Amino acid sequence: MDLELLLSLHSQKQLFVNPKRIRLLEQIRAQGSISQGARAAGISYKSAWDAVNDINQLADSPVVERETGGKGGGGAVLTPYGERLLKIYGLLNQIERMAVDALQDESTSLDSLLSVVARFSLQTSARNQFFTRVQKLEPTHLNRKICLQMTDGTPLYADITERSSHRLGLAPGKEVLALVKAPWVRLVPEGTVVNDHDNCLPGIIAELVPGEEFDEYELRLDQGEPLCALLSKTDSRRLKLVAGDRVKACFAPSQVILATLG
Amino acid sequence: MDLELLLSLHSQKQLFVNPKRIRLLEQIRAQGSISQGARAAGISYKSAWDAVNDINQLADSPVVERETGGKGGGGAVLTPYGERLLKIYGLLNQIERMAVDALQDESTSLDSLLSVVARFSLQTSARNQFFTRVQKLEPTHLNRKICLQMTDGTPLYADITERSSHRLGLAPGKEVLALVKAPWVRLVPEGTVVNDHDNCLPGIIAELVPGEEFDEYELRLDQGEPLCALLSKTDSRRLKLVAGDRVKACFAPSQVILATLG
DNA sequence: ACTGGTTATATAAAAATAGATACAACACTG
DNA sequence: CAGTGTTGTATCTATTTTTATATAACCAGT
Repeated sequence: MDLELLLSLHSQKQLFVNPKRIRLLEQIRAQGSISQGARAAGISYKSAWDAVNDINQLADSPVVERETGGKGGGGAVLTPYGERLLKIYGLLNQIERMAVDALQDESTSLDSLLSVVARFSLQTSARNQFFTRVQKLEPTHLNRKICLQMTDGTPLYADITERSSHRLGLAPGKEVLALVKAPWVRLVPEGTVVNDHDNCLPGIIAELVPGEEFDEYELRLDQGEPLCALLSKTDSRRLKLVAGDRVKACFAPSQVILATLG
Repeated sequence: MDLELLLSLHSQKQLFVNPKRIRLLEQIRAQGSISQGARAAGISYKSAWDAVNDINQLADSPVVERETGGKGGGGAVLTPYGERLLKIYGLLNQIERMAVDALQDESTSLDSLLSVVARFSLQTSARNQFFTRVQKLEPTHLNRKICLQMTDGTPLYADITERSSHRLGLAPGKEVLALVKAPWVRLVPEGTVVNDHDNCLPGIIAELVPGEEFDEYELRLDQGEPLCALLSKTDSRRLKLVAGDRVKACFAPSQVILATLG
């Protein structure tokens, strides 16, 4: 649909910057004066001057430094604060652009801000990522065992340092993205008894992609979500698994990385 | 400075939605008609009707369904597409707020979009995160060894599946965030010979925080960046390290998680 | 002292935007 | 079949924003 986005920043119910003013500021930086900047930006001198005046008055530190008289009649230059403003505006534009692009994709679910941001911003190499909510924090002195709840209620455990837990602001009910690297997932046949403080998610093998050193297993967990495991050739051969087999996917809580919104 | 951000979306050089129109759409949804929605939003019927017409014509699928005559004289309701539009706009607003907050913080470096997004969006429980650039990809069939370059040039290796590498669009020169959990970092005295395909970063112990089961070590790497390691009590005792000692911090490439911009 | 190109300010004209009002067409209801 | 509260148009007016134009103050350089 080819959307163009225009960002306006307001302060105290008054226009601070919009794309037009940003263009003006850029031209002022390039030309060294308001009058020539206005001409280059294609607006009248009065509008330009009014705009610069408004901006300087609204900002808590002036954005353009003006001089009357002198060599060449005077001039105007951006302050470092003004330079930063331009940079920030550019970055905001890029961020919004990414967000708009991601959101225009019909397939993006809009349920939670976390899921959207996870989709549009940072992509991680961790193949498995689960949307969860914190259920309980079990404190120990320097380490914490976090009990998470997956969308269908299945529990998932993560070992996080106390400091990280605090830094992320973890508290019961908070939305958390749990990341697990595929090579750290082990597969065991259904019914096997496993180390009981590991995470164990039952599922069925959907696809098996053999490789040179590793075999890649695509599971469909009972709860519906997909999971990817990477087994070494020797482990893989020993298990003799084929597509359609039921298995349990196990990984240590210490291998889980949590991500939340800043 | 208390900035308010107003987002307008344009299409084909024409206004598509802005905050005013969004408010109108919300009121139309609430009231069930354009006329009452206009009154509730505090704008004239003509402006409202014009706005709705523009929006419907610009969007590639109608946003409000209108009916003339009938029970109650007719009415207007949002289409599912319209509902989605409102939701998207709401999410964009939330993203904006986070971005503006992050960018207003003087301490945020504005060098790269990656660093900004990493700061404002997803916070991970991985204590160690390094900004790097991809230097080389060493392909194997299903696994890839990625050679990264830290800001000062120090190499860093990561093991990533071929598919993840492709998904992240890794290529030489690309900016990448490398995440490493503190419990997976081992410390060895300087001079010790280590497994040569592990990552080994030399540094100095800045702080030691003892805990019940684990001791937390804060290092300052020679290249300047901080690093956090979490050693079990037994390992910690065996090493007899104190603040000020020089050590090497080692971790397996397979323990590195990479993150890039979507 | 004069010049040049600028900032700073005021005022009037023009243009774009929003509002007020009026009214035909519509289709369901009682 | 008239009543009702809409949508859909048209026209005119009011408001706001932008442009155009004019002019005073400024000050280094000539």
